[in-house]
Amino acid sequence: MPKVSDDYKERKRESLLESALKCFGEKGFHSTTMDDIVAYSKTSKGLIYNYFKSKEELYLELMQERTKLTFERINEHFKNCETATEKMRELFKMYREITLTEEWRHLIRVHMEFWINSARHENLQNIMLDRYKKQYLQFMNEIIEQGKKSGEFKKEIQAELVSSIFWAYIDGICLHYSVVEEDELYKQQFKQTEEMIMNYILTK
Amino acid sequence: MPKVSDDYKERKRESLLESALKCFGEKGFHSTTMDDIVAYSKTSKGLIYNYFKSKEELYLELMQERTKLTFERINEHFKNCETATEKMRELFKMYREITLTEEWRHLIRVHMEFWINSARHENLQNIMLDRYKKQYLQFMNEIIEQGKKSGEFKKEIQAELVSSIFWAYIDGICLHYSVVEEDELYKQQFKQTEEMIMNYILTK
Amino acid sequence: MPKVSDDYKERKRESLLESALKCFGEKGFHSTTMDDIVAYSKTSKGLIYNYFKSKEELYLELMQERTKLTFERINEHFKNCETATEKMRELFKMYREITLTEEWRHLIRVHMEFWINSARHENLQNIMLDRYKKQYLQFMNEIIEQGKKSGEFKKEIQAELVSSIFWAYIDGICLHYSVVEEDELYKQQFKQTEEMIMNYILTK
Amino acid sequence: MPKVSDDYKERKRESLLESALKCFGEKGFHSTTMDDIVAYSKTSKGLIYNYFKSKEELYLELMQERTKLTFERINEHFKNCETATEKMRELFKMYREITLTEEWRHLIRVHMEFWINSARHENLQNIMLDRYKKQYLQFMNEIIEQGKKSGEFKKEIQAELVSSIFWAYIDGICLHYSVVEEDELYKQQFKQTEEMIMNYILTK
DNA sequence: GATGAATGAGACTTCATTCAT
DNA sequence: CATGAATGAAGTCTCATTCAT
Repeated sequence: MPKVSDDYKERKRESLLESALKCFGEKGFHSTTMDDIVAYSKTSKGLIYNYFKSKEELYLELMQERTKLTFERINEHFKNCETATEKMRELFKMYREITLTEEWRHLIRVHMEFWINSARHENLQNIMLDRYKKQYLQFMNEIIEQGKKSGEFKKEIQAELVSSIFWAYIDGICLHYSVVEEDELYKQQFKQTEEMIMNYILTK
Repeated sequence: MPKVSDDYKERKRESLLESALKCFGEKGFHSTTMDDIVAYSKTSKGLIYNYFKSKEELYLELMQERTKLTFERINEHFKNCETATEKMRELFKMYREITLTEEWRHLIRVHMEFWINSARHENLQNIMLDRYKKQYLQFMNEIIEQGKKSGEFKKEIQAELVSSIFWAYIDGICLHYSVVEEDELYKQQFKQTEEMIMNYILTK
Repeated sequence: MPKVSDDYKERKRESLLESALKCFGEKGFHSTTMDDIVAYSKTSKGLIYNYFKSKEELYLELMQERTKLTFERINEHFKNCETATEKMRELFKMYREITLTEEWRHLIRVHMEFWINSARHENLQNIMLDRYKKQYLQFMNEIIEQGKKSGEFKKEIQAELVSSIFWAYIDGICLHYSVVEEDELYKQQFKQTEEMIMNYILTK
Repeated sequence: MPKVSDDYKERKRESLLESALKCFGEKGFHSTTMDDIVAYSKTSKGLIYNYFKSKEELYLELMQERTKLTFERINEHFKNCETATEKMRELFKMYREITLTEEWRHLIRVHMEFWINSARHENLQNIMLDRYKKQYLQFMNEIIEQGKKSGEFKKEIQAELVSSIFWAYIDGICLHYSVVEEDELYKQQFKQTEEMIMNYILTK
């Protein structure tokens, strides 16, 4: 666990995680070797084991970091959002405005791969489900409930259902466009998804 | 004599593919060893190489087989469907009625994993994209166009956009429920997705 | 051992040996698989084991056959040779007139490879040395002795020494030109070797 | 620290090459396994791949090393030789005085085997031919030309022809005595070869 | 702390040989 | 007899992890 007391160590750790992400993005978790990460991060094989006790753990910590960053980024964007509607619109906007770079595609694949891998290891699965429910779903739930309370959203919608629909669509679209390279279609699809969902939840 | 009927060989091949699917489903492609497949299929290590020249090729042929089966199954269900609306409804019904067994989850993971892996190997990516566009998108396109022609669906909708939305949502939902074990939510989510999409395309 | 009684079997055996020779020539003994030979001879894997009980044995029998053929060929050429000098000259002529085809190079390599391999297996080594001494050396010895007796060759030369020099030079040159593709140099070298050796043994 | 001196690594490399040579000598290239080499060199299976990226490459580098050593040894012997005649005599002496140990026989077989194997792989063949022509032939050519210039050797002899004859005879004799265990005959044969060749080139 | 040489289990693949048909 | 599917031992090579310096 990062000790902020030692700034140097923390920066080293970040740098290792970043290198790992880069490598996993390019070759996938299994095909990435510790040597790849070492080469990319310009450190030594031994050092990496001072920070993470195994490749598995490095993977897990990386993904935890990424989730944290995702929400930090979202919250950053939410600074000027008050209403639930504003938040929803801003969220869609964030995704809609993504440019489909090779780097982005790599990132998505790492996430998706992790999601699938996690399903195969009981301990990982629990971590993942917990994260999904406590963070992703919960996050969206709160927005929905806020919207329901304020009268922006229909009273009769089930927050949980909408939340899970939201993330499923997001992931479905990202999954597709992590392979398909069609920027324009991606944007239209997101626009359409936004309309469908907003239409479904807004009180007229 | 071991000069054996084509039928016998075909059945052997199927059995190997099935074993591979089982193993890939349980442990993922990379973590599955040829020994796993051999053990599962109760043959010998050498034999598998009489049928497939590498683990890679086995993987590819397996996925090709699965795609073929998917469409065979869909077409089977479509036997009594005339109108585009019937077809769309039937398609949703097929997915909606799936029971989320462990086996199904394995299957989905294999598909998703393949989709992601394929993105990392140029030759596989071409095969995948081709399959996606020529089969999945094309298949849906035809239904949409039929519906537009017959007046069932709105004239102004873009077939291609709807098709890609359709498959993205399907994949997104399947991806989620290949990890999340909540049958009820899955069904509701599918119902809702059906409404949204049908609402979007139906005239009136 | 070939039973001439069954002509068919004998021809089959020859065909297998020939195929083996072809394959060994192209890829070398170790890199040639039984499948290669089977493919080349258009028979079946099982059949080959009816004729030779192992790859080793096939190899050995092939080389035995080749030695036999070599001497048959030499004797064929010797039909009209009476004197020792004529025989020596004819022998040199045979080698000198060889055209350095790819096929010839293959053949030489097989022989050389066998010679080296044999040194590494006691039983083979005995067979090889026996063959070398009883056939190659003995053959040359007899010519030399004939020449000495008839006064063609110097009385003081040691037949055994000349014989072993003769075959060493032959093998050395063949070895080189099984790799080096220079027809002209080969011929000159043989001419020169002939002169040196004849000069050494002829009585003026 | 295992960050180790270049010298250490070089010695390790030499030791691996030496082990490989020993094993190739005993069993031949194809029959030698990496495990054999590892066992002989008392290291671990993985380590060898830190130094050579494949068995093939190890082989090639070994042979390159050996050629280098051969010429270093020859040049060592040449320190006190001025005239072309002295050099030729010294060269013959070197070969003549070799004692036909089992080790020497192994060494020769490795060289001969490599020569033959190389003929079967285009890239190796080019390396071999280049080495043969640029080093072996060239080396001898220079001596001959020196001798012609100084008047020791006949003006009319073709340096290239003599050179290739020289090496062919050397190789032929070595090849034979890598199998035939007759020290005495070997020496006589070399003596005789020396006389023949010197007789051929010396200006009386 | 940092380094990277060393380890060795285990992966994929090949192939001589067998044997049921 | 002939066939070629089946076998499995054994080969090459990889790579996460350790540890002496």
